[in-house]
Amino acid sequence: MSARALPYRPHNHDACVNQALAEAKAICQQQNARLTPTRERVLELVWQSHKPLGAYDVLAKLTSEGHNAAPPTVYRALDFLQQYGLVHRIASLNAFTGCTHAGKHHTGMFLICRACGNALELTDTSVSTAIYNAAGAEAFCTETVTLEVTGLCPSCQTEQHHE
Amino acid sequence: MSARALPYRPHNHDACVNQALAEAKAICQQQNARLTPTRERVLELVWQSHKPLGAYDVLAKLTSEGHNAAPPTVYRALDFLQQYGLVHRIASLNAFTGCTHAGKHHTGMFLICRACGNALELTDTSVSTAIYNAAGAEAFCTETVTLEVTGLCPSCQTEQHHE
DNA sequence: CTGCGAATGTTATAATGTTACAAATTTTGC
DNA sequence: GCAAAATTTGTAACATTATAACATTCGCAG
Ligand SMILES: [Zn+2]
Ligand SMILES: [Zn+2]
Ligand SMILES: [Zn+2]
Ligand SMILES: [Zn+2]
Repeated sequence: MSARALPYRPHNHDACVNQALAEAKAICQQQNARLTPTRERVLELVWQSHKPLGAYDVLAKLTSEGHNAAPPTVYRALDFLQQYGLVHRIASLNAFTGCTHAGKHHTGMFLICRACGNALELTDTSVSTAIYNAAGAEAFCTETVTLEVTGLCPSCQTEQHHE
Repeated sequence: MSARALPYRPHNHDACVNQALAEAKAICQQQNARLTPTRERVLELVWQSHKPLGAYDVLAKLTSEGHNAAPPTVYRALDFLQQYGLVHRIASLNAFTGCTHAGKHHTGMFLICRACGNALELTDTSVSTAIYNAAGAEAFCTETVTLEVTGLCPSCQTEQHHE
C-alpha cells in the first residue's frame, strides 16, 4: 500500500518496525512457522535501525537484556529469519538487515552508504532481468543473486563539502 | 583480442595463467608498483584454478612450498593485488579470484557454480547501466558494485539427472 | 656506505561463524 | 491427559577469516 519510508529520511521508525513485525507474524502463521520470542526479538533488533547489524551486535544486545544467549542462539534465529525471507544477509558487511519486501518474491538490491551506514533495499525489474539475461547468455542457471552497491546516499553527498 | 576461455570448458590453463601474469607485470610496471616475488606467487596461486581460493588456502600452498608465510603475508599480497585490479574478492565466498579484465575499467559480475565451484567473471553493460540507473533513481552515488550470482553452470546442469 | 621508505617477518589477537551434544519445550498420536 | 516424537534452545568448545602491532629486512637514492 504505502511506500516504505527511505532509511536516510527521517520517518516514524517505530511504525516501520511495527509494520515489519506484523508482516512477519502473518507470514509465519501462513507458513506454519514458529516465530518464537527469541526469533521475534532478534528480528526486532535487526529492524532497530536501517544500518545492517552484525550477528555479534545482536548477541551483545540480547546479552545486555539479560537473555542467556550464545552465538548459536543468534545464528539460528537469523537462519530462520532468512529462510522465511524476513531478513537478508549483506555479504560485503557480514551483517544482517530486515527485508523490506517480505512475502513478495524479489531480488534484493542494496544501496549501502559508506558514510552513514544505512542500507536501502530496492527491487528493480530491469536490473534483475538484465542479470538473469546476462547469466542466461552464458547458459548459466541463476539461483541466487547477491547485489550490493556501496557509495554515498543523498544525505551524505551534501555533507561532503565539509571536508 | 581472443576471448578468454570459459572456466568450465577445458582449455589450456597454463596459457591462461601466463597471460594473466604477463598482463599483471605490464600493469604494475606502468603504474610503478612493485610486483614482488611473494605478490606474484600469490597471484599465480589464485590463478591456479577458476575456483575462488580462500586466503588460508593460499597460505597453505605457500607454506607447503617452504615459504615462511603467515596470514598477514597473504592478506597484504591480496590487498596489493586488489588495489591494482588484479584479483577480486568474492564476498559471498570469502575468497579471491583472478580478474579476467585486468587493466580495463569494469564492473565484475560473477557467475559462481554451486556444484563445481568455478567462477566466471562477466562484464555486461546493460547490467551495469541498469544498476547505475536504479541507484541514481534514488539519488544514490554508486562507488562499488558487488554482484555475485550463484547457480549451476552449463556443465553441472547436465549432470543433475544423476540424482 | 648510509639513511629512508617500502616490504616482509613474527606474534598475538579480534571478529565471524560452526559443530556437537544435552536439556527443555512444543506438538502429535492415542 | 499422557507418552513418544519432533522442534527448539542451552552450552561448551572449536573452526575460519581477518587484523593489529612491532621488529626486521630489503631496495634504492644520495
Ligand atoms: Zn528483501
Ligand atoms: Zn548516508
Ligand atoms: Zn575483474
Ligand atoms: Zn559447474
